[in-house]
Amino acid sequence: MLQELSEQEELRRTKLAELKKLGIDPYPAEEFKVNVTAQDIKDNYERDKLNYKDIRFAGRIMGIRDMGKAAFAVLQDSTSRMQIYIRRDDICPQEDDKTLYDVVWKKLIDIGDIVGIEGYVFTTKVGELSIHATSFKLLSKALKPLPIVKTDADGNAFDEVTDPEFRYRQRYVDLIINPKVKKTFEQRTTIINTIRAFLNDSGALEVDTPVLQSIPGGATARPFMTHHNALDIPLYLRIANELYLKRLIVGGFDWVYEFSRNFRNEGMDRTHNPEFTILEFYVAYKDYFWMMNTTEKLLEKIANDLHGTTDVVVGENTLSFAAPFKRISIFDSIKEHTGMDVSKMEEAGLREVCKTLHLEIDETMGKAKLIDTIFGETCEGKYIQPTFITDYPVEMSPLTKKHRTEEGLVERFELMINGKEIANAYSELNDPIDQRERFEEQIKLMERGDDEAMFIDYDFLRALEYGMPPTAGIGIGIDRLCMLMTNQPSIQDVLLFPTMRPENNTVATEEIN
RNA sequence: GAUUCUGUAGCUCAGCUGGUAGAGCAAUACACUUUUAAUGUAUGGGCCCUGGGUUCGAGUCCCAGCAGGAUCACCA
Repeated sequence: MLQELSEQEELRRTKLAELKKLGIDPYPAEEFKVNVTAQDIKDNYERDKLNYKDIRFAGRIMGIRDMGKAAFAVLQDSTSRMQIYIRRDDICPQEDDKTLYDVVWKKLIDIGDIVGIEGYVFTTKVGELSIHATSFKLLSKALKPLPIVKTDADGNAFDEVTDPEFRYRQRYVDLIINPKVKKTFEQRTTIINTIRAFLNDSGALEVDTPVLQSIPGGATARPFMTHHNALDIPLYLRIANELYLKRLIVGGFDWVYEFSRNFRNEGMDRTHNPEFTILEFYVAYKDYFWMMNTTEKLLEKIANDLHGTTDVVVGENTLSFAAPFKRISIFDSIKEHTGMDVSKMEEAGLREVCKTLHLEIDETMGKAKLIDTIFGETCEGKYIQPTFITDYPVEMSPLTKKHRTEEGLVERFELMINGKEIANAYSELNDPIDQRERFEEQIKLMERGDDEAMFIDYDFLRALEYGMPPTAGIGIGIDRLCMLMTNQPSIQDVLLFPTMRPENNTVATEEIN
């Protein structure tokens, strides 16, 4: 990567050389023992001042206010920011040599550098909690200038870096300069930890299943394809892990779960990234009613653990995650929003309805897809508060058990929140003969031109033939859940490194040649 | 994939109906030993995304490309 250096970058390299000339290692190897964090000081100093008389603190310099023979600087560690006060006569007690302050601190240290200090905590005249530094040590020299975002007393940010390309490509900088971004990702981890604790406390077993699959099953999507050289076979990155988790239920685990990184070779937008995370869990001897109850409890707990309340503000709306959530069947929902009862209709009737509603349809669409289109266009966006949509037509759910009383339906629900699908769950189909027929239906759909139909996994059928207990299963979109819980409008803001087209100047063509 | 908007200093942005670049922050120099968007004075810093075209002359107009955003389509 060959690139012209800017004026400021040239200058910092010069400073680096001068530091070395003074015998200062700009990248020292030895441990710098830290005994306090910024947040610790803020939380506990007033209560227990004696503990902050002899502290060692390290962080990145985010700002310097030079006052001549003394200076204030703002240091940022992993927890927060803390002002430090540094005086020439403390740093350089001997009368004849003020190099360390006048040259090293004032000339050779920049915003963005990482330093460690020793000192004591005090409060300034104007009341700001600070560390009075008695010594400092350079721990890492920054060669690129950091874009500085200044914030006033009211929290207004000035010159905030908002360019999405800059923020996503150089997330490390985004995290340094935008504290809110860091908070979002801490919240994401809190959400995942809450889910994991909830499941583990319930006796669930976390498992790992293959990411590389020879049959990309369990969902309908275009997979990423790769090739295994030693076996000389094509392999696919998984689009779902459902069929593997069900094999484990056959194997005798009663409750398994996995945070599954899935890969789908499809479009990207505000709610889609080529790789994304779905939590799936499967529980033996349960049905989809039990799963609705459990899902409500889980989401209520996530909101509470994260915000201390079940009310979560998302954009213009305040969502209530207090259980129970509203439940309505897909046919009742369509009736409610269009006034039409499509529950008894055949394909021709559904096509008429679509025409009346001015919905775009084509010849390859079967009964299920038509119903899905009607629901998607007229109902889905209306469900702002968490709502379970239940009892889907059998044709659009090839892995779901037939409804216990309703002909032509399956025991399935989707959880809609803020107009988007967040979770999808079934009473799992465990009848191996029925499952085989459903797969064969999918083949027919494929032949009709539906490029989204499922592949058949014969080993999965074999597993079912050994007997799978009645099971309830669910998939919850973790990225979308995080978007809701952290009030982020784009999936890229809840993924640390969202997929992007590579920058051409960072591709190592020199190495390839 | 389609439509549309954006791309100017390290960062945030100005730049009119075409006349060879501006501000704030950051940087450099000097002053200042409790400041806080520190302050004051001075200074430096630009393949104006890339390549074509129109024109005496293009940051500005036209075409193509690259990158990103938004909307739509597909999908979770």
